[in-house]
Amino acid sequence: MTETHQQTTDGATASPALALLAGLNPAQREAVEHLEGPLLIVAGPGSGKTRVITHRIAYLVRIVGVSPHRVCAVTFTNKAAKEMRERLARLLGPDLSGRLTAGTFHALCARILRRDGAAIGLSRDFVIYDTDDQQAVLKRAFEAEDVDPKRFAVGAVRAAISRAKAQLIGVEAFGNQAASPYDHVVHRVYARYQAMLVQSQAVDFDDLLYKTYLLFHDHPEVLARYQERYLHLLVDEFQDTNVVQYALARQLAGKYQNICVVGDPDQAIYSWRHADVRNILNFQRDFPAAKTVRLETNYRSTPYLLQAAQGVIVANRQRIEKALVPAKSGGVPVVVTEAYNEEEEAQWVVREVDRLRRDEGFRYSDCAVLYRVNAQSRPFEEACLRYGIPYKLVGALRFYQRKEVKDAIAYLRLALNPADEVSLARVLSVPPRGIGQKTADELVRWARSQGCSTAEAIHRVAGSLTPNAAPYNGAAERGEGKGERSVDAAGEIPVPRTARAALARFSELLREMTKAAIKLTPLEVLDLVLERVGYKEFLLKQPADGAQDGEERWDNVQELRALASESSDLPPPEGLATFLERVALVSDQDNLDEAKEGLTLITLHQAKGLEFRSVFLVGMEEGLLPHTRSMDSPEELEEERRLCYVGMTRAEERLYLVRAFRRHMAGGSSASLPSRFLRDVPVEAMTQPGALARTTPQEPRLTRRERAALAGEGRPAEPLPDKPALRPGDHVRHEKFGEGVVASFQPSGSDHEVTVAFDQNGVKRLLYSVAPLEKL
DNA sequence: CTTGAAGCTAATGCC
DNA sequence: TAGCTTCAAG
Repeated sequence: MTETHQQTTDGATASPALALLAGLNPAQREAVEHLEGPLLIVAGPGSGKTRVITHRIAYLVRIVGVSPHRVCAVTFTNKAAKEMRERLARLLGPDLSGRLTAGTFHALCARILRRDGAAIGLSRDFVIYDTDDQQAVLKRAFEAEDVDPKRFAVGAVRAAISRAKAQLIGVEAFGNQAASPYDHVVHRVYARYQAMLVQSQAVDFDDLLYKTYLLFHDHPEVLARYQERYLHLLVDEFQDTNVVQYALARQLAGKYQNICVVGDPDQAIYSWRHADVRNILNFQRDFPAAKTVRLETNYRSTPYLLQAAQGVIVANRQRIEKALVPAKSGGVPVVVTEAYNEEEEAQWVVREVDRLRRDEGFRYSDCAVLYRVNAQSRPFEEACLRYGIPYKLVGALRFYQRKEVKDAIAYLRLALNPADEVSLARVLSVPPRGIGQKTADELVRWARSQGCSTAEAIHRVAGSLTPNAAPYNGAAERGEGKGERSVDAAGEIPVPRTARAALARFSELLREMTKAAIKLTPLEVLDLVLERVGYKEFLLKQPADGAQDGEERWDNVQELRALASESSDLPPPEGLATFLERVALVSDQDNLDEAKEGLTLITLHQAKGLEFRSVFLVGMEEGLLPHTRSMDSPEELEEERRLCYVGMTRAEERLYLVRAFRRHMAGGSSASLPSRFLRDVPVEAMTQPGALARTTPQEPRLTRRERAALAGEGRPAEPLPDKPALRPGDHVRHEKFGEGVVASFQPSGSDHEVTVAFDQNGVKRLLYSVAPLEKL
């Protein structure tokens, strides 16, 4: 099959091949046509990378005649994969493209482990633990190893373990090379942590990759099957792969060497996820036959924008020189401007977006606001609501991170895999059912001593109670006054009397769920659980803290139900497993709805790979970009610079670099300095400083009521007056009543009712928003 | 012993 | 701002 493509110059096959290559520049053409052996594509931003990859795949399938089944394209996000599939569907038709493998390393590995993980002792129903779950397991591991979480930060240890796995360092190897006392502690925790994962039949994100690597390493026959299956391997965003991902790619391509990697060292922004740019250098070492193609023409951005971006990136020392040759001409310079604070910044941007739409033929969806941290999105949301501009917020409060969503998912996981300790611990007391921390601790301890799961321990406790207890309605609880601990064959069960009935009920719930998991659809299981535990009632009586009230939380659960129903067409056990896997591997940016009309609000990291006619890069301040936490290491600073470069190069026609003079940090607001990256934008590439620098006067802040009204939800506005909240005891002055002392300050509808004892005029109740009160 | 509320502290990025 | 720990009440 590898030779057929040589015939494309023949008359019969030439025309489709030529049609496929038409419109590509020589470098792109070469990247598409060079099908034999390893290929490294070093590509700048906007160089038509995705086009090259999709055309290459189309070439393989249509011209060479490779079965799409045998092509595996690994991209960085599910979204990129989806985009690739859509492009391929257009090039190849849905039938052929539907059979291609295109996804993230994580998704690919999950599938492989689901299928062949048994070879390394993995249960088919393994759960995937996310970062929060890892943290929960680690806390327990700390406890079991008697490590003080105050002396050793759980997060830091998690990062160390994660890094180890990303670099193919297993527990044993870690122990062997542990140098410091700290390393030895981490080693102990690492070992315990892995044991706990095994117990829970769980793998974390890093394990997905690492265990697949081990599977291939220890079972050449399994690897051989996948080598035959994936004859052609493509890796996009190669600069962001880590050691284990690259190792996997090498394993898969080990036999046929048909590997094509595409990357841009200047866009490496994931070193904190252990990405290693050196993979690009190692590639040439590991595949000496590799051909290198450079794509340096930029089709995306106008010369002004490229000049500006280039000015920023060339200041990096650790860098492979690469040109950016603009294909476009004309355009307008970069606009650099300053606002007073983050609200004005948002307001200025949103007005400018509106102006672009009215005067210059842009649509809202042509524009994007890019920022360093998610917390920056809020003022922009508010400004959009105020000006009635539709917006698309990409993953600020990630849907799957919401408490209520995680709770519901934990129940589902537990239904499929009762050994899942993290999920069990999560739902044991949600909603509260009379089982508290003490009982939970005792159960876990006892389960460990018995060598069984906590769920099993609960069943045993419940079982030891049921003989003298009728179906859990009172009789049992009253009858067991004398002994304070129940006893079974294995010895003492240390369960406080108060929790026994609750445990029996919970045991019964677990059994029902397990039964449901094997014969019902994900949606049915979910509904059963929600109904059974009274989850809706639980949410609705939750206090509306901060921005979320019970209704909204329940809405989120409804959204999860909708997602569950999408996985409900598969036969029962697989349906639930598939759903849970999707939930674990999907990220919020994957459902960025391109069809929807609206301004995009997105982090710089998430913006990678996207493009917009107009980009507003906001928060161009020291401490944000570059971020404070990156400022003490030169390497991390260079990464911040690349991040800035990535942001700037998302723009096709307009680029705005915006900063706020003051910004709220921790409670208070403080002055900020302009980002050092601004200094590196060549003056010729920007509008004259000062021309647009003065911002519009600020309008009054939106009250909650206005916000709610603008959001069109009609839900009661939450109490957050623009004046500072009052507390009992505060001294105030009223225009008419004079001075007095605040007696109480309470929410009342959308407002606050404040009761004041005036020195001269007695006690008055006032509506806070309209009362001419001044705090003294 | 469990629960709910109040107070405190620390704050990127994401599969 | 939220997540956590501490504290007081049932």
